[in-house]
Amino acid sequence: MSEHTFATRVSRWYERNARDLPWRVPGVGAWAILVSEVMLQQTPVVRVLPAYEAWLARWPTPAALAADPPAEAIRMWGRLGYPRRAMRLHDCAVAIVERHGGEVPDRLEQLLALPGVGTYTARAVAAFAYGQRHPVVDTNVRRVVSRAVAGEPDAGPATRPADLVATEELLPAEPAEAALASAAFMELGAVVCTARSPRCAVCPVESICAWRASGQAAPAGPTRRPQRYAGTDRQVRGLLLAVLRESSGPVPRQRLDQVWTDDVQRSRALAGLVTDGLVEPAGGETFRLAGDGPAIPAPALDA
DNA sequence: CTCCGGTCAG
DNA sequence: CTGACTGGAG
Repeated sequence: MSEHTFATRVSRWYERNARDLPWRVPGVGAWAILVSEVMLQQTPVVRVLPAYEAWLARWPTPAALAADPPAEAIRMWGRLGYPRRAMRLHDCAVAIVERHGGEVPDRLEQLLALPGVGTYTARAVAAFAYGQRHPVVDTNVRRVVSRAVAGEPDAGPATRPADLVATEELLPAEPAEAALASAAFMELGAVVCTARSPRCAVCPVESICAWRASGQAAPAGPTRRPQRYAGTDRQVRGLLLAVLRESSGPVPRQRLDQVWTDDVQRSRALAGLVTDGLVEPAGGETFRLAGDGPAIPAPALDA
């Protein structure tokens, strides 16, 4: 298969079929791109849209977010899920201000060093915000490349170096064209080459897809190891955080005790939130979101 | 490798 | 009811 043909076909398809998403509007800054990418980690586009708009309206720059306490970021995150991302995005804003004068860095190395920015997000920002030529490999791209090139119906659970190499080989030489192709690969995986029910009939590379050529059936088992939610610490963390999010300032432990009956699990979940930096003890058997309200006053000394 | 939210289509 | 969703970090 010709790499050139593959990227060209998918890019041309993308130009005609791309969803109209706010972070794809020409001229959006690197900060907006970064915010969108972090929100989109493990979260579907349709749920990110409103949160993205609200977030950027309130914090249009890294400096604006860095100036507010983490508690505000956690609240604004709402029910997007994985609230540690809100914490890390706040930490990331602080790091951008401290290390890069408030400007999102454009070098891959510097991006990777930021909190909450990993292999995928760093390359996404470098490519989509700065037009650089990097393989941008998320779960969609892994699946598309795995099918089209290797002929495998499913990719592995995580991005490996080999995935980056395989994807890089499909990219056009011109940086701008490569960035466009990366967005196109992702869109193809999100809309056409989906995990369970691929729409091969409308796929622009159906005729040169190794998986189709192999005649293999659709993937059998789950793409990812099943994750339980009900009854897990994650659910309890979510319940605890919901109470803290809706309160202003410290919350008595007694109120947190009401969200879950199992003392052991509830305590473990709360301790985990503290360890992650999302929650902090506020004295007198109370807890609050990180940095919510005034600093903890030092114990008053008896005169 | 495991943990980490929350929602929704099938 | 399960699987999937533009991953990252310990």
